[in-house]
Amino acid sequence: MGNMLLMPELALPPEAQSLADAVVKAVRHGVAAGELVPDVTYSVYQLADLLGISRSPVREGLLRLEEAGLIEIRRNRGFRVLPPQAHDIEEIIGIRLALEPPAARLAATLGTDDQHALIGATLAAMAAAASQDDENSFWPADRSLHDLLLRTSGRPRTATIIERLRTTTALLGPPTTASGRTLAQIHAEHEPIVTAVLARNGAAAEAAMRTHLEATAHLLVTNL
Amino acid sequence: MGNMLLMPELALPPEAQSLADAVVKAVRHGVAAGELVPDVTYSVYQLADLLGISRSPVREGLLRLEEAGLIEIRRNRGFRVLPPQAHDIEEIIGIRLALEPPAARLAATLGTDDQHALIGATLAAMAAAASQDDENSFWPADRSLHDLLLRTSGRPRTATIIERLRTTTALLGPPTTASGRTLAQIHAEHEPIVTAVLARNGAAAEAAMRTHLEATAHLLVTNL
DNA sequence: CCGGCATGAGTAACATGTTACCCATGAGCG
DNA sequence: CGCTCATGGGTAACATGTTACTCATGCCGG
Repeated sequence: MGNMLLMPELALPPEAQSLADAVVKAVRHGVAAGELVPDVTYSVYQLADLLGISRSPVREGLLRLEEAGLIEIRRNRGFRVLPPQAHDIEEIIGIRLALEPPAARLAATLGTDDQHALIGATLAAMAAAASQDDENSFWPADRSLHDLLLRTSGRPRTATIIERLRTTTALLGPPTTASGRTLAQIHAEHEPIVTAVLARNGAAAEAAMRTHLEATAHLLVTNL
Repeated sequence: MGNMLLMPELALPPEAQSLADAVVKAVRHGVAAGELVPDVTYSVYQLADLLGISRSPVREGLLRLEEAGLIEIRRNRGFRVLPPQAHDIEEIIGIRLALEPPAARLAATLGTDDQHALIGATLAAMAAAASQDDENSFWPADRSLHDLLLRTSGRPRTATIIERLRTTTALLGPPTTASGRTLAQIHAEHEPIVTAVLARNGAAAEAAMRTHLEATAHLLVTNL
């Protein structure tokens, strides 16, 4: 039980506002970096020791991760990482295709001018990050843009759902440039969406969002 | 802070398999029964005392409820109940309409015979409960049926999402018979869905599910 | 050689102790 | 009379102690 030989440098991201939050990020990073591998049983004790904090926030973070489907907690045994399967990716894309295009339509028709301005600004931020090939700025902006569109459509719960699903797909390793698109190309896919939204053209916004997601789906599936 | 005058009998449901789980159920029941009201700040200490357990499972349960959007936790202040708004109901129905009909189609086309048999059995359970006007059996069966259809479609994540959303709407008080439909009527709405699924007729299953959800939506909205 | 069973290590779940924080209150000053 | 700010109560968040469970291991009888 619990060989625990490796499991190198797991660090606490200092930007988290609670330790439980930090644990979530640390574990996600650890999985993405291959430091935490599937089929090995870890324990709350180990992780707490490793991170230099107590078991309470570790447990809280793990419970959240379990709900997100990233890990499985086995009573009195420990927890294991459950890597997302190809099948999961397809399901997630399916959900996003069902929810985001209609929301884009609503964002176009019933968003306020202020909200539209914010959406435009976020697209500009994506453009700036893309021009500098700065992934650290680009992906958060991408995420914000989708989130903003969802919230502008008056659907906060949908936004939360999508945000959570995105978290899962992000574990496969960010859909980096290696996936086949440059940052500039991805930015270009978003532009028609935003243009349609700002023009309050609901149908066009919905179609553009669908096109974008389908392109993403194609990449994720082939790139698995 | 925390007048705490009333707040009568909150009991721990014994059928929960962890105390944190029991807390979730107790709070939901308390809200539905009007024992926990919005705009009053409660604390983990109070609730733990009241339930006769320690603060740890209470905290865990509250964190889950916060994630579900039922309560708001204010750091170092306590938590308040956030009752679902009419607007939330509309959003939830919208999500279900986007996700469940396509899933019903898939359940029809690619479910195994075993899965279909289970679905049929669940519908029979609904029928039995309806004939005896037994809400305590009926609603769980209704829930199971929707869940089974989702899982049969090969979409466990979608099933989890819907299950969680249903939990939220259930807080308004179960859509009781008072909502305008008898249990028999609700059962009757499900029958064409199951019939289509068992016949492996995807299009019909999708349409039937859509019809059912639209009827539900109409009731929930007018009955608010 | 094999299958039931005691045993013990390791753990999640729960209980309790501690800390640092937020904010309402009200006294003191302008 | 209004404004600032010290103060203290109450809290979430975190740390640590305790309990009861799960399961692998190995002994023993068949």
